[in-house]
Amino acid sequence: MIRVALIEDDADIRDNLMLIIDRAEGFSCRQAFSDVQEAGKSLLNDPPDVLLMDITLPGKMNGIEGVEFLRAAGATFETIMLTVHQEEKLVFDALCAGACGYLTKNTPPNRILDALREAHRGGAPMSTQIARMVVDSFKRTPPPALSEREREVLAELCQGKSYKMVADALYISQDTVRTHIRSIYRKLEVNSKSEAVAKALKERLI
Amino acid sequence: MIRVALIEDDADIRDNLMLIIDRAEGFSCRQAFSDVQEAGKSLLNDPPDVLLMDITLPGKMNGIEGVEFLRAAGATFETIMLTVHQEEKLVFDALCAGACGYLTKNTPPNRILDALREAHRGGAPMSTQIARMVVDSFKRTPPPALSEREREVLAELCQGKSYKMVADALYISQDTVRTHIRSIYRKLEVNSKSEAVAKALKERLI
DNA sequence: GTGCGGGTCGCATGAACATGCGATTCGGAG
DNA sequence: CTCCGAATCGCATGTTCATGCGACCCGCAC
Repeated sequence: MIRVALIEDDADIRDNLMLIIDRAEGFSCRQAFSDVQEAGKSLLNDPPDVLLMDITLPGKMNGIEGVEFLRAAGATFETIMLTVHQEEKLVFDALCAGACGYLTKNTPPNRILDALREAHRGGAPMSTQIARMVVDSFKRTPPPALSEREREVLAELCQGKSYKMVADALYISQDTVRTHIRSIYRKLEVNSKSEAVAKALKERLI
Repeated sequence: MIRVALIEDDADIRDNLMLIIDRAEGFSCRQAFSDVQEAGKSLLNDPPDVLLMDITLPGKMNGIEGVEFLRAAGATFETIMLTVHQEEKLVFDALCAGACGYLTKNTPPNRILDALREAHRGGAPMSTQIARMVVDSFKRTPPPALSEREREVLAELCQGKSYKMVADALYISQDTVRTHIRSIYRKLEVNSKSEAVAKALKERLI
């Protein structure tokens, strides 16, 4: 039996979802709230297995802040965001905050039940466009023509190392490190260590 | 009709997959290879809709290098990795290289067909554990207690800016930037700009 | 009201870094 | 063969940064 809780401000949608889930085989849904504050204590005292939460909520906390808050307060249940929004930023913010799944509101009821099951057994349910968005965020841009050695040096820099530490790690002199870094700066079109590190990490060049 | 190609070195598995896919309603599978070199020309001349590729391949290129190579050569079809390996590093390397999906070899035939359909309509098919791995990689660690202003400064540093540029951007003096950065270093337990940037970007503190 | 942390600013010193101009060796492309 | 890029090293100069030691104001908690 998978125990589900809801946080959704639209009473119609909330009641509807509650009914659908509670009547489904293998599910129970006895907790439904319209905002995170109200939900907090109840969810922490009697934690569900999975929480289904809207992203746009009234009150001080939206859904994303909500996940963050609940997790900080010790919640260990899985949270799935359920929303009309498909903007990349919201998706990534939600996942960063700790949501394990992300569904759009046009998801048919049986898909929602599938998602609840999947979240409960440790998966990460999301609609196909969202999944693609997430996967695409990993895609590396065309290799920026750094030489093997330069990539090694850059990787060391991304560990936060100084010239001296890089030199020691690669068994070369600081002057050689300097030379490599010069080339890296030219190729990446930057002119400081932290700028290079920032670019390397953001564009996954390492 | 979804045209599928295979790259898989085990002849039994390859032939078996080819049969399963080619006989399935709505699919054709007429291209199957045992290594990337061999496959390259054929796949570029007569591109399939989806490529299903093993990750451990004989020859110079493994599956991950293979995706990279094919994409660099102009391939635009979707690639799904099919493998026994579930190590995080391989999964992320594959997605970074440009694979859109990732299945483990114990995936039953009908799930493979689902995955092919999903990839074809722009999704990102992967097994549940993999999806969770991917989603978890986004999770932010507990906010390390940086103040609002410190986060702002850190964010500027992550743009690769110098003290002076940060000062200008935030309308404060360089000395104040210095003070904030001092606090940031203390809280993040680092002692250089690039180390702070590296930590901030890796742990998604911004 | 006495702290304490955040935010603002200042100065001074030594270390780390950026950059310019060298050099040698080696392998591969033309 | 000759040129070029990659990799190694050196030196010198000026800039940026790290850090230590101050200061003041504010709001909030105790």
